[in-house]
Amino acid sequence: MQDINKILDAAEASCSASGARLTDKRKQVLSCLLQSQKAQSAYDLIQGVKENYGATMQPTTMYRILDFLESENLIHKLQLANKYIYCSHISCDHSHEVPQFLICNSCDRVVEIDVNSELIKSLTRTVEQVGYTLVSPQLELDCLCADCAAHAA
Amino acid sequence: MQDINKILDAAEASCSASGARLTDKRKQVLSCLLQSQKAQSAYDLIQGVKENYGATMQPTTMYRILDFLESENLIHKLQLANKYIYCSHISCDHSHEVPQFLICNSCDRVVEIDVNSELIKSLTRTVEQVGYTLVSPQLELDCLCADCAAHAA
DNA sequence: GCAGAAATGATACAGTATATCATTGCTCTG
DNA sequence: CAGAGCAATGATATACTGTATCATTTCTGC
Ligand SMILES: [Zn+2]
Ligand SMILES: [Zn+2]
Ligand SMILES: [Zn+2]
Ligand SMILES: [Zn+2]
Repeated sequence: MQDINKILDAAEASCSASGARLTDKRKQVLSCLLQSQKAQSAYDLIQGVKENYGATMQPTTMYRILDFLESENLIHKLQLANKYIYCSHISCDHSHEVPQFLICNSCDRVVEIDVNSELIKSLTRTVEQVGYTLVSPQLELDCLCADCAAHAA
Repeated sequence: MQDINKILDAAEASCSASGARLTDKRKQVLSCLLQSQKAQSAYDLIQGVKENYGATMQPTTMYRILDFLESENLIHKLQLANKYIYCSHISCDHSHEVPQFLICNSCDRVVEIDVNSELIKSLTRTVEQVGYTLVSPQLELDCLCADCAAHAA
C-alpha cells in the first residue's frame, strides 16, 4: 500500500483532468476507503467519516458521493457484498482493465486483479452462444483470505 | 422447460433421498419459481404464493424456505440481483457442476450454464497466487437478454 | 456581484434481511 | 396410542441497504 496522500493527489489530478471536483467530503470518503484493505458498506462509511472527520453525512449524500467516485474510477462497488472498495489503480499509469475481485467472505478483505483477457474472450463467447450480451465482465469471487483460512483450519 | 409437475416430483424424490421434507409451503415457493424464467426476490415470492395459493408468508418464513431449497440444490440465490431462480438441473441425471448465471439486468431473465472446467482451473490458479482460497466459483454475469438488447438498440 | 450549475442537506420512505421467542405439527419410541 | 423431541412455521420487531423529492448552500464563469 502506497502513501495515502500520494494517492489522494493522483485522484485529485485524475478528477481535474476529467473536469470533475474532488471536494472535501468526497476526499473524506475516499480517504476512509484508502485507509482499509477491507470493503465497507455505505453505512460503514457514514460511521467512518464521522469518527475520522466529525462530518455527518446522510445516506443520500453518501450514495451520491460513492456514485461519483465510482464514475471517476476511483472506487469499485462490489455487488457480491454490497460494499465498496478503493480502486488499486488510482495512481498507476496503465489504463484500467476489467477488474476481478477476490473477496474474503469472513473479513471483507479484497484483492483486485486484472482479468485475464483470454478468460474474458471465453466468457463473451459463452454468453453469445445463448443469445445474451455481456454488459460488464467484472468478476467477483467468493474467497477466504490467508488469515481467515488459517483460523478456520 | 419441462413439465412443472415432473420437476416437482423429481424435487420431492431428491428431498426424500436426503432425508428432507418438501412440505406444502416449500412446494408452493418452488412452484412459483418454476413458473417463471425470471429471478424473483423474496418479497416477489411472498406476493406470488399469495396470488397463486392464497397463502400468507412472513419474510422470516420465506427466507427460511429459500435457504432450505438452496441447501437442497433446488434453487440458486443470485447475489448480483438479490433474487432467486430455480436450478435448471433438478430433474437431470448428471451431477450438478459449478453454475454460472447470465442475468439480464433489464428483465431479470436468467440462463444457467455450467462453467467451463478450464475456466475454473484458471480462476483457482489465479486466486492461489495471491494466497486466497476459492470458496465458491459461482459466476454471475451482468448481461442483456436478446429481447432487451433488441429493445435497447 | 450575479446568474446558473453543481454539490450537499433534510425528510421520508421503499426494499432486503435477520433476531427472537412462541406455537404447531410430524416422527419415533415405548 | 401417548408423549417426548425435533422440525417447521407463525408473529413481532428491528436492522440494513438504497431511493425519491424538494430545499439550501457553494462554486464557477461572466
Ligand atoms: Zn480498479
Ligand atoms: Zn479474511
Ligand atoms: Zn443449478
Ligand atoms: Zn431481458
